[in-house]
Order: sequence, then structure tokens, then C-alpha cells
Amino acid sequence: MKKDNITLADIAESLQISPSTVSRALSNHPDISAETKEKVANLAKELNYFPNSIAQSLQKKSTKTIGVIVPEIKHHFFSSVISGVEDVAYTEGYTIMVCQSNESHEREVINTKALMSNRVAGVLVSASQTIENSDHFRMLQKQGIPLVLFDRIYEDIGVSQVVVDDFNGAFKAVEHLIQSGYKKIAHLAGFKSLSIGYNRKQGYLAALNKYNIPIDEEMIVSGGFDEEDGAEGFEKLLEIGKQPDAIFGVNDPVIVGAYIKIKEKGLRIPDDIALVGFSDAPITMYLDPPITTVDQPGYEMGHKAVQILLEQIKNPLESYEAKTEIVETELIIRGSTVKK
Amino acid sequence: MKKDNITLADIAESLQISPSTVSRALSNHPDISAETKEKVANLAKELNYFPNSIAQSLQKKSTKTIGVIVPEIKHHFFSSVISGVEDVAYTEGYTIMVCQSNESHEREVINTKALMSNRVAGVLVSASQTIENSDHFRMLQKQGIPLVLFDRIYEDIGVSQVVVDDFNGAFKAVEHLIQSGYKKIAHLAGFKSLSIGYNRKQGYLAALNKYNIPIDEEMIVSGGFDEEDGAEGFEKLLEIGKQPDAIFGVNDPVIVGAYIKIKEKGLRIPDDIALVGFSDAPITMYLDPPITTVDQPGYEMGHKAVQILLEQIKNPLESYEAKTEIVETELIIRGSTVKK
DNA sequence: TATAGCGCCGAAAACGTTTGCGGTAACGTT
DNA sequence: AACGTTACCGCAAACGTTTTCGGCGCTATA
Repeated sequence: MKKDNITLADIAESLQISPSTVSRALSNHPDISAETKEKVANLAKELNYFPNSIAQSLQKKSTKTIGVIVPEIKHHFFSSVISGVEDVAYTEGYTIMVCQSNESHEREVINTKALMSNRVAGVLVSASQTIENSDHFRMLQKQGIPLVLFDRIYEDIGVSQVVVDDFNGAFKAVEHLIQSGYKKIAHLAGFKSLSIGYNRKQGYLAALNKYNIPIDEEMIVSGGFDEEDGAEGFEKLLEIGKQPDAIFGVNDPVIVGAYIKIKEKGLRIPDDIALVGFSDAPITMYLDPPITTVDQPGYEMGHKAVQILLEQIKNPLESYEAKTEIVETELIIRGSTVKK
Repeated sequence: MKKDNITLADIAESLQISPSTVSRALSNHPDISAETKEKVANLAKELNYFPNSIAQSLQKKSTKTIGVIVPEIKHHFFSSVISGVEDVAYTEGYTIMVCQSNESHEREVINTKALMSNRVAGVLVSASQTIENSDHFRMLQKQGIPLVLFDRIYEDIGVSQVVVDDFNGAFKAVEHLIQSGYKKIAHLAGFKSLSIGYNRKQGYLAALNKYNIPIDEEMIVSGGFDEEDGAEGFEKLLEIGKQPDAIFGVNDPVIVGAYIKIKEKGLRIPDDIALVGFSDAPITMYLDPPITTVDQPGYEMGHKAVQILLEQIKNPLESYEAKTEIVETELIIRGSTVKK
């Protein structure tokens, strides 16, 4: 059954011409007569010929596929990004290879090696939480494979990046809380090792400073980026007797975790505690009350990131002038911060 | 800058041995002395050698990548599936290529062609809504590329599939409604062209029949699979004066659409109208009341699907005895169907 | 002493393309 | 008649592997 794939040579033989001519005919080379082109085209269609892009890649020393590494595909933000990447890759004739690091640095390294073996034209990555160093990124650079980081970036490496304006997003969120009259504003922070964690916290601090609200280190609870972390963080605040009247969460899952705990305790939102998240996860819209959050446009970030990457792929000459694209965020105000 | 990738020949030359020996040394071939193996291994590490899997694939006439085509990556169910697929692919040394059809048949065809050009070892697909025929699937078969369909399958083609038990899932859901005392049960159905739409409707009908509830065709509104479709469907029911006391939706987005409209109208859930969805989208858990739904385990389906695919890839001999794996669903009962 | 076996390695073909270089035939120009 | 042009096309090398088929030198056996 295993029909052997038909090749240029096959259709060349059956047409009594050379493979080179067939190749040129299919790529519409001017040296080939219209007549020959047509014969070739017809037979190719009839035989269901598909160019072997493996062979093409080997010859051209470059592929039409770009690699993507994200922590977890099923997170809404990342799947949105991938969606955006795939869309523009598709229109440019590229296909994408998707890997997930599962937040493991080791697996991230193995993934990049696999992508290098597959000679991808470029790679897009959002770093894992457990990032240890950037050796694997440097290997990419050494091999001349363009790289652009998005969202979870790694600072000390000269490479293009696409990030949201974490600082400003956080600042606007906290400012909104302050202007709405909240004073005891806690922050459920993420890991400081990650840029997003750091920058959002800075935005939080800056907003408090601007309005002369004293900073209480105990009101800042560091943890992870998941729902449980948010729940635990809120519990911890209560334990140490620091019930806030508002919480700014490093991201939506965390704030949802807090939301659930708050409901469990019978506290009212936003009357007892106001809530602001980050990412505009779809869930936030449907909660009761819906949660104010900072929109982080994943789809657009995917677009931007792959566009920058493709630029670098197409113009390998100009030495890396790493550009950083900052995507603006938008504060989406909903019920969790607006008292009726 | 563009460091040329180093090859077997490079390390062969520098060691004054032949490329064949290097190849064998790296693959731990018994013909090679331990001493040589070590020298090769050391130099390879030092030079940062990466096997060119393009060249390997060309030689072996097979790749270690599997293609995945889904309607939309950012849908929670599909990204869960992809997550599952990637996880087992990773442990088996495969990488995945992800394409989205955006519910367009044409794009689905182009995607499969791209995957064929890339000589993927096998492909996984969940069909687009606008499926017209299965010609592109037959092309895959002709080329001897294993294919397994999941969730959105296409019946008239002998190929392995992984589906949830749509019929039973729907049946259990509607039975639960009936046993909870609901009588005027509407169904917001999807397209009938898709197997999932058809089977879930059949389950709905069967449950009504079992309990001798007359079937009112007007209570069955066909539409799409998105939130707007659910909202419109519910509106339509009201327009024709058929307000139900319970709704079974073909999937969660649809039921969420209805949920929102119901809330807008000031109707109470589940007192005025009970709601059951399908898929266990994360949103359903957080709504107020949380929505009863039929769990459709995406991650596990991804696992299953790729396992079946890998089986076929590894044993190409045994002619296709298409197996259909039916994943059981679980009815998750929540507030939207339980009166307090 | 001849031969078989073994341990280790190399030559070369093959996978399916692309492409630089050359070659042929036909035709037009002097 | 000689030459240049043009329009087409083929040869062969190259991309980086893997793998078949040997081959060499040595040791053990008959």
C-alpha cells in the first residue's frame, strides 16, 4: 500500500526530460518553454506531486518553519499568542513547531536543542519560571538562528523582545484603586526572578508612592502564578492580620484564587475588598462581580513577535540591533472595583 | 557572524577519521572502539555539534514530527488536546507542528498539504465546521501517512478516531434534567453536519423518549458553536413563545451565551431555567451559579490520539484496522441544575 | 601454514532538491 | 559564410546524513 512518494525524477522520466527542467518548470523559471511548463504542471497535478520540503530545506540550508516555546499551551494567554503567531506564519508560508517547557528550565533547553536540530528558521520563546541561565539562547545566536522573546523575557541577552508595559499596566491598575478610594492595597506578587513579576510590583509601588501611601512590605505576598498561589497568598494576609480593602494580583489566575477564598469567607466584592487582575483571562468577565483587569493582548503580541522575527529571518545581514516592542495595556474596569 | 553549522565531516576531518565512523560513533554502533567513541563524543560536545535532522530525515525517508490541525488553537478544549499531544510526543522524541484551520475547509486542505510537504510522520486532525469532503484525508492515506481524527470526526473514511461518547454524555445530561423535575427541555444544537452535533442531539432525543416526554421540534434550535449562537438561539426560543424550563447546550460557549441572555432578562437559574453544557470549559465552574456540564477531557484525548497515531507510525505493516477509541464523559453537576 | 573469525574502520551510494555552468539548435545579422 | 543571439534544456555537484559492502590487520584454530 505504502505508495512511494513521487519525485521530480519520476515525472522527469515519464516526460523524457531532466529533473532540472522539471524543477525549473515548477518554479516558473524563464528558461523553460511555456509548453514544457504546462506538461509538467499537468502531470504533477495528475500524479499528486508534492515537493519534498525536507530535500528543499537541505539544499537551501534553511527551512520554512519557526519554533515556539511556551510554558504551557493550555493557558489562555499563551494559546492566544500561538494563535496569533500561526496566523501570520501561515500567510507567510511558514509552519510553526510548538513546544512547551512546562515551566522546567531543563525541558526548555531540550526543546531549543530539538528546534536547532530541526533547523528552524527562527524561534519565539516565553521563558519558564525556573529559568537558570541563558546558555541555550546563546547557542541559538551562535548558530545564527534569530530569536525573539515575548512576555516572559530574559534581560541580560541582547535580543529582540515583545512585552506588555507591565509597569504602566500595574500603575494604572493601582492608581484606579486609589482613586476609587481604597487605601489598604495588598499585592499578590509572582516570582521576582521573572521580569513580569518585578515590573508589575514596581508599578504597584510607584502608584502608592505617587499618592503618598506608605508601603507596607507585609502587604506584598510573593508566590507563584496560579490559582492556588492566589488563594494561599490571601490566606496569609489574613493570618498576619492584614486584611486589605483591595488587592492587586500579578495575574488573573492569582486574583481568581483570591476571589474564591473571599467568597468562601463571605466577604463582599467590591464592598469589603476590591480586586484587580492582570491578563484579561476570559473568566474574569463572567465572574460575579466581573473582575477589573489589565488587558494583555496575547493575539496581537503573537503577531508582533513573529513579525519582528520574520524581519530578522529575511534580513540576516544587518547585525542584531535588538528592538524591544512594548505593547500597551488597557485597564478594563468592571464590577470588582466599582461600588454600586 | 553566521557561524556555519558544523557537520559530521568537520569533526571527522579534525579527528582524521571518516564521516561514517563519526556517525557510527555517535549512534553507539558496536563496530566502533570505545576509544574512538570517546574522542568523537568529546569533540562533538566541544564544537557544539547538532545532528542535522533535515539530512537525517531525507536519508531515513521519515521525520520525527507529527502534524496537528485544529479549528482554533485558543479554544480551551483544543489547546488542552494540543498540550496532551505535545507531552507524549515529547517523551517519544517527536516534535509537533500545529496548524489551525480557522473553521475553513480550504485552509484545512492547505494545511494538510503543507504537512505532507514537510513529510510529517503522521497527522492528527479535528475537522473544521465547514468540512466539504475528505479528499485531503485520502491524499494522506495514499501517501501512507497515518491519520487519526479526534472530536470532530468525519465518518465516511476508514480511519482511527478518538471521540467522547457524545451520545451518552448528552443522554446523561438530559436524563439528569428530567430526574430533577424539568419537563420543557430545549436543545441549542450545533451544525448537524458535524458528528458531535448529530450525536449529542440524538442523546437528547433518546433521553426524552425514555421518559416519554414528547419531542417538540421547535424546542431544538440549530446554530453554531459560539457564544453568540447560544444567545441568538435562546432569543429565538423566546420569540416563538417557547420559553423552556431547562436548556441543554451542544457545548459550553453556547450555554454561556444563553446564560448571559437569561441573566439580562432577569430570569433566575436554576429556578426559572436550568442549564447544562458540554465540554467543561473552565468558565462554567466560576459562573454564578456554576454550570452543570459534561466533562470532555481534552488533555486525555490528546494523549490517546497521539498514542494510537504512534502505534500506526511504528507498525506501518499491519494494514489499517481503524480503531475507534471512545472516551467516557462525566456529568459534573453544579448549581445550574440544582434548586436550593 | 592456511584459513577463518573478529575488531575496527573507510568508500561510496543514496535520499530529493536546486543551480551554476555549459551545450545545442535555430535564427538573424553582417 | 561566418558569427552572435536567443530560447531551451541537461550535467553534475552540493546539502548532511545513514548504511551496505567490503577491507585490513591481527589472533586463534585446524
